[in-house]
Amino acid sequence: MIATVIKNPKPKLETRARLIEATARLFSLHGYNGLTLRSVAKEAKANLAAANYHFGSKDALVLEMLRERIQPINQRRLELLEEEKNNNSNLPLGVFQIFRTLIHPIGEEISKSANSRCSLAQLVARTFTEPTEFIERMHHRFFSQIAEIYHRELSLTFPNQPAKEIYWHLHLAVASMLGALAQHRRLEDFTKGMCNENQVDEMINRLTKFVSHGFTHGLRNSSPS
Amino acid sequence: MIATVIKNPKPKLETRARLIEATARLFSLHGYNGLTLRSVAKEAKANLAAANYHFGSKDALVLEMLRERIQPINQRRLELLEEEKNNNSNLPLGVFQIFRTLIHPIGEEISKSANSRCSLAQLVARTFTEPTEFIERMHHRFFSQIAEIYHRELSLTFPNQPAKEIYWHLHLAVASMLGALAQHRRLEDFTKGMCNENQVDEMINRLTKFVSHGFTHGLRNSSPS
DNA sequence: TAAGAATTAAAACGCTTGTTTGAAAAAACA
DNA sequence: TGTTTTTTCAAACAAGCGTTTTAATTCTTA
Repeated sequence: MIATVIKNPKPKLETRARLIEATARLFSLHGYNGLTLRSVAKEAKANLAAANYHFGSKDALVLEMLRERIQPINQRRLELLEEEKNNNSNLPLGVFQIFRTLIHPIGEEISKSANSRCSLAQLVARTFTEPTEFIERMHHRFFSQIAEIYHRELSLTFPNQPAKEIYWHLHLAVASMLGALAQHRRLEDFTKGMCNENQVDEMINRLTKFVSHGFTHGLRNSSPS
Repeated sequence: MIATVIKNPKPKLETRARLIEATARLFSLHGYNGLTLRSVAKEAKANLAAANYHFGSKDALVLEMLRERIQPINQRRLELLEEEKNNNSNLPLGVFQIFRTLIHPIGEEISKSANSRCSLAQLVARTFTEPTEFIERMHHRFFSQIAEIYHRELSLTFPNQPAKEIYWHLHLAVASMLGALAQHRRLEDFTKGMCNENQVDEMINRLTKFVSHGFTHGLRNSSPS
C-alpha cells in the first residue's frame, strides 16, 4: 500500500473517486455513524474492501472526503477577500462586503452540486454538529484559521470595538450561516411551499444581508456600516 | 405492560427517570447513533433490559426524553408571548419583544440545567441536525406549530410585508438561534478563551439583539422596529 | 508477450448493537 | 399473611459493523 503511493504517482482514480462521492452523499444524508462502509460500497458499486484498501479506514475515508469538499471553499473565500481588498485600495471593507466573501463561495458550490444528488449545504452543516470526536477536531482545524482571518478583517472595519465584541458577533454570524445551511432543506416544509429551497441565490443573498445587519446593529456602538 | 399503565397510576418512577436523564445526557453528547442502550443502562445504574421494559424500544425512549425536555420550553414561549401581548394592550409587539419570548425560555432552561451534567443547549441543537429520520419528524412536529404562531405575530408587526418575506426571515432567525446554540460549546475555543461559554445570559441577550436586527433590516422595506 | 505490481473480489473474523427470554426479586394488595 | 403484579436481572439471540485475509483479476511496463 505504501508502495502504491510512492511508486505510482497516477493510480487509477475511478473507484477512489466513486467512493469519495458515495461517502459525501451518504454522510450528508445520515451523518458519520449512519454511514456504513457497506452502504458506501453499494452506492459506489465497489467492493466492501475497497474503502479500506484505498483509504486505510473508515475515518480516513471520511476525513479525506471532507478535506476535498471543504478546502476549495475556504480557498475561494480567501481569494475573494483579497480581491475585495485590492478593489478597495486596501481601505477597510464594509461588513456586507466581508460577509459576502464568507458566504458566497459556499453558495457557488451548492449551486454547482445542485444537479448531483448530494447537497453540499447539508454536508457542510453536518460537520459542525457531528458528535464524532475526530470530525469535531477536523472542523476546528478547518474553521479556526478562517475565523482568525475574518476577525482581523472585521477589526479593521470596526476599529473602536474590543476584540471580544467582534468575536461574539462573528460567532453569531457564523452560527447563523451554518444554521441556515443546515436547515435549508426544511425551508420548504416550514413555509408550506412558499419558499423554494432550490433558490440558492436568493438564500445566499438574504443570508448575507441578515448576517451583516445582525452583526452591525448588534454591536454596542456600531460605528461604520 | 399495558396493565402497568392502566392499573397502576403511580408506578415506581425512579428507574424510569434515571433512564430519561441518562438518555438526555448521552444524546446531547453523542447524538442518536452514538447513544447505546448499554451506555444508558450503565449511566443510569440500571439493567440493560430496563429501557426496553419501560419504553418498549430505543426509539421510544429517545422520543419520550425529547418530549419531556422540549415541550416545557415551547409552552413557556407561548406563555411569555401572551404576557407580552396583554402588557401591550393587544397592540402589535416589537420585533425584539417577539424574539425575546422565543429565545429567553430556552436560556432559562439552559441556566437551570447548567449545574446538571447535561447541556440542554447541546441537546436542543442536536435534534435539529440529527440525521435519524424519526427524530427529524419529531423536530418538525414540535417546531412547525411554534413557527406558525410566530409568523402570525410578526405579520401583525409588519403588516406591509408579504407572508413569504416574513417566512424567509423567520427561517433565518430560527436557524441563527439553533446554530448559535449548537455552536455554543465551541465558543470558548473559537475565541481563545475570550468569550466564556458559561455566560448564558450574555449569549441569550446578544442573540436576541442579533436576530431582531437581522430580521428587521433584512426585510425589503422594514417599516416599524 | 511475460513478469510484476496494483486492484478487485469473496469470505471470514471479532466485536457491538437492539431486542427477547425466563427466572428471580421486590412491591402491592387483599 | 399469601398471592399476584410489577420490576429487576443475567444470559442469550440474530443482525450489522469495521477490518483482515487470501486468492483472483486487471493493469503496467520492460
